[in-house]
Amino acid sequence: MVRSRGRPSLGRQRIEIRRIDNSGRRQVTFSKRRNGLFKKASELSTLCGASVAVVAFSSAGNVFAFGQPTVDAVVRLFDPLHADGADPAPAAVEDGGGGGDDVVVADPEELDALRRAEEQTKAQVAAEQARMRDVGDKVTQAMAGRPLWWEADVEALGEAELPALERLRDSVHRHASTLASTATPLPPPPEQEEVPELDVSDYSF
Amino acid sequence: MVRSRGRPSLGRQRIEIRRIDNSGRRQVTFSKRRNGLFKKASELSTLCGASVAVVAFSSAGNVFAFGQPTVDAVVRLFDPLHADGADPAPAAVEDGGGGGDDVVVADPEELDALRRAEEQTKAQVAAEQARMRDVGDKVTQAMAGRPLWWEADVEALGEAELPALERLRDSVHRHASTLASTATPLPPPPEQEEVPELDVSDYSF
DNA sequence: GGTTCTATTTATAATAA
DNA sequence: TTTATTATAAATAGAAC
Repeated sequence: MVRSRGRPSLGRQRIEIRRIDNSGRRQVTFSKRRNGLFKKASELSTLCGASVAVVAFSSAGNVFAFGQPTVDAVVRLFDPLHADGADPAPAAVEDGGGGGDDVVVADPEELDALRRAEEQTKAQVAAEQARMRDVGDKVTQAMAGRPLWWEADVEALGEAELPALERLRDSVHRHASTLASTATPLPPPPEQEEVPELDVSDYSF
Repeated sequence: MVRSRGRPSLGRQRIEIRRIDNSGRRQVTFSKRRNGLFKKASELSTLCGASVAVVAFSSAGNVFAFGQPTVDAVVRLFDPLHADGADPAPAAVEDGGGGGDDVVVADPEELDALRRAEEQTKAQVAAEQARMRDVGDKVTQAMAGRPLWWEADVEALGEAELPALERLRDSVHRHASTLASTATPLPPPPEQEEVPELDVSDYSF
């Protein structure tokens, strides 16, 4: 009748890295790979103590993002010029080609590699500019905000709090994982439930 | 007398997703996983016709990035408010000036998607800001009736707090580990000289 | 938009250059 | 800091909800 015997699935099949024509399949793939990408970004951040930001627009126009510590923070460090009132000093990068001739590269995989290589180069340049400018100063100003409880100085705590810390750690770990895998499609209009008379005015985000 | 017989390698080993202490290993891992992350981003972009941007700062202060069509274009769509007044062609394919050698050849369909997404994004950004203000409320509620900050109801927090939660998680994890192994005097000073650079993790919302 | 279930394809941890 | 090897741990294409 059905497949009481045969393999329940052919398993993962190899695919070519080129636009998926089938709309449905493309959507499913985007969903799966987007999660995978965010997970990888999160792991890179945790494992190597790196700051990472990822922003992805689906062809349908939805936006998803991941940031450690936040997309904004990383992006501003990457390109402080876009931060308010900075002078727009164009990068003095040399254009390797004749500036107009289209490139006809062989295989797409190589093209991707080129794209990645190029971005890395541009990143280095941006970093250089950022360094030449006093980024540290801007960061200092940017973080002039109020300290939040979760930013507490954990290092200052002692052994007595260890049990609680471990519980919190596990709790946070589980929750963070959940949130991470759930991705962050920019929220549809958040339905604001009324909050008691709590003075939130002290939290300026 | 070496290992003419034994397996030449134990093969990939499973690891915990937490900061890698060994400086050398951490660096190697960063290098490998960064490439993996960019490759994944590139594939997602190609396979699903999505616009993706990834920016990563190593703990050593180096910057790396990948963008399709460019980090700039994606970032601006994500947060148009940071882009100063004018709105140059969203996914401009070329920057003959000193912008660098762009090999990007965006297809019209994608450009169209980007334009459509922009409008949608503008509206979402407003919602996003509102949500950020809401973070303060959530935290306050999560702490309701809790004498100690670390007893806060983590489960009640949402995606907006994810970045901070992850930082806290890592911080707690490291500290808890330290306390747990403080049975012995003091381990020899770790040979890892951290970056004297600015600490991005101190960023606040 | 998401999720679950296999069978495979990939990504990589360890190591050594 | 990037790359090559090798043996495994992970990610994920397909199909069906």
